[in-house]
Amino acid sequence: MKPRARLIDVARDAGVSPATVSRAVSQPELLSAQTLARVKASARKLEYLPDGAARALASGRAMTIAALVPTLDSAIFARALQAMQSTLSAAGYQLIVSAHEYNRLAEGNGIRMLLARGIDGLMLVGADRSAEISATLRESNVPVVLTWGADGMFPSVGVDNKLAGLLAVRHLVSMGHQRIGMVCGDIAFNDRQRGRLEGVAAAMTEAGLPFPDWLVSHQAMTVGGGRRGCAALLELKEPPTAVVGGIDLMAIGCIEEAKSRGLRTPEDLSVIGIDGLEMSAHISPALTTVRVPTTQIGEMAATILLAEIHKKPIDQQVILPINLIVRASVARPNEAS
Amino acid sequence: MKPRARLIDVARDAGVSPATVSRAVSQPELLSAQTLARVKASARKLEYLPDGAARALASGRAMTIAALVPTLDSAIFARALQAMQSTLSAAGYQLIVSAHEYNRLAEGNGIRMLLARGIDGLMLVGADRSAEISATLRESNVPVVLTWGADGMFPSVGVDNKLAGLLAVRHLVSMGHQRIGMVCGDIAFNDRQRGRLEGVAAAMTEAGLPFPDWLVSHQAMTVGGGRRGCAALLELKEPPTAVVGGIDLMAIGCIEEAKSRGLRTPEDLSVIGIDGLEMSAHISPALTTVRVPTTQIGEMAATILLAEIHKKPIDQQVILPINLIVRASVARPNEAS
DNA sequence: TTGTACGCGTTATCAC
DNA sequence: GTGATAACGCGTACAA
Repeated sequence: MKPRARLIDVARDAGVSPATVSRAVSQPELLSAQTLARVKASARKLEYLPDGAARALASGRAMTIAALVPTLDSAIFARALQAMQSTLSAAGYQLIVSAHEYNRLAEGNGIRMLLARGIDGLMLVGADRSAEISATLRESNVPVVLTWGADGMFPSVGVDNKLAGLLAVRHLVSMGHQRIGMVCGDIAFNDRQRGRLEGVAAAMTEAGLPFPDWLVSHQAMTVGGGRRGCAALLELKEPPTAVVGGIDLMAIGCIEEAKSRGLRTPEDLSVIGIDGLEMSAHISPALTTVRVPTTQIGEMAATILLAEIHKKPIDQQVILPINLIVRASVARPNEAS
Repeated sequence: MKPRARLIDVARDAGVSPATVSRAVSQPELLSAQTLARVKASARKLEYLPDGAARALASGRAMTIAALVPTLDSAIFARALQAMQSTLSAAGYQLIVSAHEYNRLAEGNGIRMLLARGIDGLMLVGADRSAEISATLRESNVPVVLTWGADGMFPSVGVDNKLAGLLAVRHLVSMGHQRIGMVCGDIAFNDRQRGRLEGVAAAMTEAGLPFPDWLVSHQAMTVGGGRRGCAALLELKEPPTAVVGGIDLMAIGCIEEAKSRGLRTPEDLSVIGIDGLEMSAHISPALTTVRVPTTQIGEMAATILLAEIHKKPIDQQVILPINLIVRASVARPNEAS
């Protein structure tokens, strides 16, 4: 219950001024080895810990960066956040996380809360938000980085989601598929899924193949959602011979659903995902997928934010490469369509 | 670039004192409807946002809670954190996350950093830390909650990990298995895995079955680790007929490894996990597992912390129930052992 | 190299 | 119900 030692207590104990103690913490190189040692000794003796709030108030830097993602309960965001956290931590920054559950309004509120709180940087997912929020963001002068998508305004690091869909379908087409379905997440407030869907549609057009609405099933972005979506597609009069999962998790769900219906993958139904989760390589059949460098996105997001904070030059729009990983879940269709 | 409006600016604009504006934000019920309206109007007009650092300094409350977990890149912790975040957010608190990568020293440093930063509460995983850190924690007077494990000192919410291992093996034994192996995570700084391993050993003893060291393979806590561990066990002269995964992810790896070796699960090798991931129900064969209420742990952790902060009475040691979920990955062994 | 003195934006304690 | 004012603990020009 004894009150924490403050900077001034250390100063008294060491027989120096408060300013000197402050320097010992923030700019030790400015002090003589002697005094530095004396101050450090006192600090240790008194178990001195600088007060974060006071530092933030006096310096204007909270040493805190926030990430506002759709949900933490996702292998993708969790991995990116892990990478961010680790990069930030090395630079002495803390990471505040918040989730909006794919709700646009909740994201807006979250942003306002974080801004009020006082943060030195903000990571957001996608670029799908109102002009009003974007304006608020810009006026706040808080460094921002967009991930997985871009809007041309804020610095960003992501991938070409449309290309991802394109690559997936091109692969299926090259294997001879003509009736291709997609199990996709909700696209209302998710420009990543929207982009991937667009890419799928574009690739179908490119191949001169039809791609009617009913070949797309929108579902929750989980294994369960994938199963339901796949079920819906398989119950069509003319079910697809191949299906694209909007994310690997949904693709895995498709494989499971097919299996539960006595269909083999890839013989009876080819499945391809987009993400490249670790586990996708280990399920059976191993999932063919378009790999998105999730960890790198997280690292880069942190790096960009740090650079913005330090007014260093940065690449405004980083587009990371994605690549098709051919494994075992796609084969030629076994019947003419 | 215009500087943010401060409390005093609003006060001037509304023709009231700073104190009144402060009240309008924190205790609106103390103001007359009139002035409250006037102040709110000015605040909106000037786009006033209270400064978090200043509030924290003046009030002593940072409205921030920290969670220090082994890694964010884990379905388990990610889910618990999501639940925490959501509960805290509803109470107006922000969540800072940090990871120590299963490194005891890193955890100690992390704790110190967070304490210095100024937090109103701290969530930790397990109870496996030095007396020194525990003392620091206690002296700091910051509310703490331990998750997944308990140490009798701090409030905690978790499960009986030993019981989890016990339940898993009892099930295997009841199905007739006698040579049972385990693929387990590193136990050096992980009392959850240690507890589960103990439970497994205890159940074997209870059944009068041998459980030599070489029936346990310690591996990374991933699908890949599960595969490697399973491979090691299967290459034994007398391989087990059933294997327990320290976490579901590793159990899934075991199934995959068996499959890749032409062994069927559960006919040739039974596999059981501990965790109860969503995806475990969807893989094939569906994984029999001991379910741990991850989301509930996160919610409870937040609730307990909030109660501690508000000096409300709490349950010191909450042990959540776990239960065996029988699915398709365990069967009777097909050969006498 | 070190000390002085003020400011950071709010909350909280008294008065009125 | 509202106002004045002293903290809160530290950073940082500026001076020495």
